[in-house]
Amino acid sequence: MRNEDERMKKSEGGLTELEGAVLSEIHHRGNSTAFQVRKAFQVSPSLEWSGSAGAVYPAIQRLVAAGLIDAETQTTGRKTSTLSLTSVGVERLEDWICDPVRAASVGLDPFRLRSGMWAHLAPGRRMEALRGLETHVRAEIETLKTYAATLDTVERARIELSIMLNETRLIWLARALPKEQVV
Amino acid sequence: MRNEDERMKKSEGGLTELEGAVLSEIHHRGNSTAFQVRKAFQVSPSLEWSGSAGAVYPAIQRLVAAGLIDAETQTTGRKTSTLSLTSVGVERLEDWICDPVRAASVGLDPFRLRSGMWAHLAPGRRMEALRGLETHVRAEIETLKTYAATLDTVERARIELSIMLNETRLIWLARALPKEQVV
DNA sequence: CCGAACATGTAACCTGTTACATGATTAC
DNA sequence: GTAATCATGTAACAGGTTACATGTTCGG
Repeated sequence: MRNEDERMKKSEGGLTELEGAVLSEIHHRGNSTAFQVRKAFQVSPSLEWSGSAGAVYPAIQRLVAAGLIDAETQTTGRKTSTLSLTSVGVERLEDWICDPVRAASVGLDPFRLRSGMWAHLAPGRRMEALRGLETHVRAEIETLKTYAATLDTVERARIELSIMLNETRLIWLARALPKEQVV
Repeated sequence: MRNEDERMKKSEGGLTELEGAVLSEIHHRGNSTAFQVRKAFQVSPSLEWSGSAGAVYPAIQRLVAAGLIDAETQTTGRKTSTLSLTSVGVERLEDWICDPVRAASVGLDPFRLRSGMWAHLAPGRRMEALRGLETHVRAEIETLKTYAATLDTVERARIELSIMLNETRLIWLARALPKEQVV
């Protein structure tokens, strides 16, 4: 019974977050080479991966080996492979996208992790920290807004949610800051 | 020059998110043994780590070796070490807490990552997915609210922000769902 | 021709997860 | 006495980061 469960899990071949993101970059955003996928990760302020070669290339190799990506090696010009999803790849991507348990989980948020700790700082340092945060969060929102201007829908949705997250943080900070602070 | 930078970075000894969380569990939440710290991670719905032994014990060993944690081995009864932060440990923890760049970064959010992808699904599946998400997010909010009742301030702040995050998600979902959906 | 950007990949390292191993204590 | 919980730890594995290695193409 237990073995069966584990085999199920294995054969299910659950995609990692990075693998799902890679498939989406190829399928939804028209990044048809490994290099382009990598650049997309490096450029995006809302994706959390650095787009390291040591992560992206092996991930694509895994997905090709699993039959989710079709790599057509270019014979003319630069040595590149044009990537596209196989039908199985599209299925797996959609399953990954639609998994509500994964999608609705809270994720990893450095702000949230620290949120309860600021109260334990000495008043002076706490003020300093919260003010610095407010500045940073506001700056982040501005950066995201200017960046959002010329984007496709996939990345725009992410930026939009990043902005909303930061606005939520501002609301929380406004509550955390005592009245004197609000000049 | 380059070497100097790297030495600086090394000697600075930047804490990982897990290490910072471990220090906080000991210093702010009174978890004085490795086992208690581990349990705290396992129980919390807002901390993203599983509290695996293979992560927590080595992390504590590293922090002891770095002189940030003082481990006093119990001689009577069970073989446990009572953990506490050294003065250096407190300093490092506070530096980690107050780093605005780290604290204000967006983090890793499975919902945000997928947000732009749902629009690429066939209408039927999209509806299904968004409705499923709404259900899951609402359920998550309820779970968090009941959990929040009897907690110390550190964990309560995190739960509060988790709830706010999920409410933001609901607002985003309401926008994404077409009118017909809103019965 | 030379530097920047294109393009791919590997090796060493770090850290988290899973699964296992070990043993003490407590409640029934 | 035996099952559950307390309590600590390690080994194998997986996946991401950094740094390095290699070669191409294009603009000035």
